[in-house]
Amino acid sequence: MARSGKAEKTRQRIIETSAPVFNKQGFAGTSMSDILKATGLTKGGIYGNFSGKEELALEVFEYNKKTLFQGLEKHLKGKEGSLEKLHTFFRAHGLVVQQFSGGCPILNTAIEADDTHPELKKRARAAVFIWINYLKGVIRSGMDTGEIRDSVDEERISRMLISLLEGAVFMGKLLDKPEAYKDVIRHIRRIIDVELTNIDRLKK
Amino acid sequence: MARSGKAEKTRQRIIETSAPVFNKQGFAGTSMSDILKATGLTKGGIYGNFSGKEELALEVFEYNKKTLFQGLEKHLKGKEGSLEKLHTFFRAHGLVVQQFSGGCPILNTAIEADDTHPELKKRARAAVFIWINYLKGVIRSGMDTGEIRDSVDEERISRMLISLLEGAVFMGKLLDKPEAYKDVIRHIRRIIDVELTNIDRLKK
DNA sequence: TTCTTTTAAGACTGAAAGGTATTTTCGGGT
DNA sequence: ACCCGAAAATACCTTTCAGTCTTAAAAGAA
Repeated sequence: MARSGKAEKTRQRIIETSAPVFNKQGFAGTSMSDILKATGLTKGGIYGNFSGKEELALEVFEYNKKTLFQGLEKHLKGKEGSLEKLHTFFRAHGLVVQQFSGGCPILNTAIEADDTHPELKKRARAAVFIWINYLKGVIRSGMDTGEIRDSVDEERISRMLISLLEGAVFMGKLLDKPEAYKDVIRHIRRIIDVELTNIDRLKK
Repeated sequence: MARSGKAEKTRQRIIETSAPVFNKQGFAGTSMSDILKATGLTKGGIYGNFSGKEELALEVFEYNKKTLFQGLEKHLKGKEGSLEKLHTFFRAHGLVVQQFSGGCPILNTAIEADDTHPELKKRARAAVFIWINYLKGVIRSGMDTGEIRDSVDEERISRMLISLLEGAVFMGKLLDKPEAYKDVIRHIRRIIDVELTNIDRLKK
């Protein structure tokens, strides 16, 4: 058997070119003929590599998620302190999401899938939990090193920061006003500096 | 001519029963046969009262918006001070949105329509501007009476509060955790109390 | 080169989409 | 009771939907 890996390359190409289409138009709003147009392939090419729209959409979500996460990781790499990691996370998110035509795929997917597509909702949720848990971890280790106050509730604050972040993305896109986004991010920075940062440590 | 007003009643019934369907499934995700099922009517009943899906969806958006706004106004009615109005607004929003199956229609519409439906996006945007302008007005008159500090940038802070609010709605729904929502609302309250409230005034 | 297997093209399917045109039913006015 | 106009039912239309099946073209192995 050939196992040439050619199909695998095509499969990947399909995912990559479909990704922005799904992210802009949503699952229900994207037809397979949209995908044919975007990829330049025909039915045989698509259905030879995917069982159908469902499978493709899920793969596309995973791809978008991976791209987003890897983008964040790239920015985070090498960062040492907890506070630095937090600041980097929120700066990086904006930079990375900008690369997506159609805005943050986690937000888009979550809103559309919420009452219509349990599997996609589950995955969007899982992605958000990864972020929350990441932030929680960073905050905890910051508490260990003394960078971050012991008094903070890392679960609550992590959830809230993500919530602020996605609110910022929403507002920035809707109003087409980068300031709408930036103001919220600035607010997040202030929360980190004012409410998380251990003052004793700063003074030393 | 009969002018019986019967059609008008039917039209209204169609809008009301379609509203939750569109809010949950979105514009692209809702088919006319979904509407037939929900209303119990047949094509004749629908197309006799609406030119098509497009018109119906727009009317439904206006209806949802009206319901949401009137709900807020009801809570706001009789409230006097600026700070009280602000607090009421954010408390009321949660209560009113809870009544919508499918979550905040402004958020849902904005996200879906953003890259697909200019007219709906325009309207979602306009609705958000109404909120922002309302908050701005309240803050300004609070500055006049001395309730609110003169130093605040009412445009910026209004935009940000709405952004926080919608982020809270998003998070609450995605995680099915009311606390996720409540934490952000509590944070909004604190911003109002700590950053907007005029301290001089408080001390007197 | 030839043969085989993989991969994509393209014709085709049945169902569902949105919408129209015609017919039937209903309800008020005489 | 009858009629007429308004409103809803229903039969029908075209297009598009997701998906299948068969055929042709590539690619790899011999």
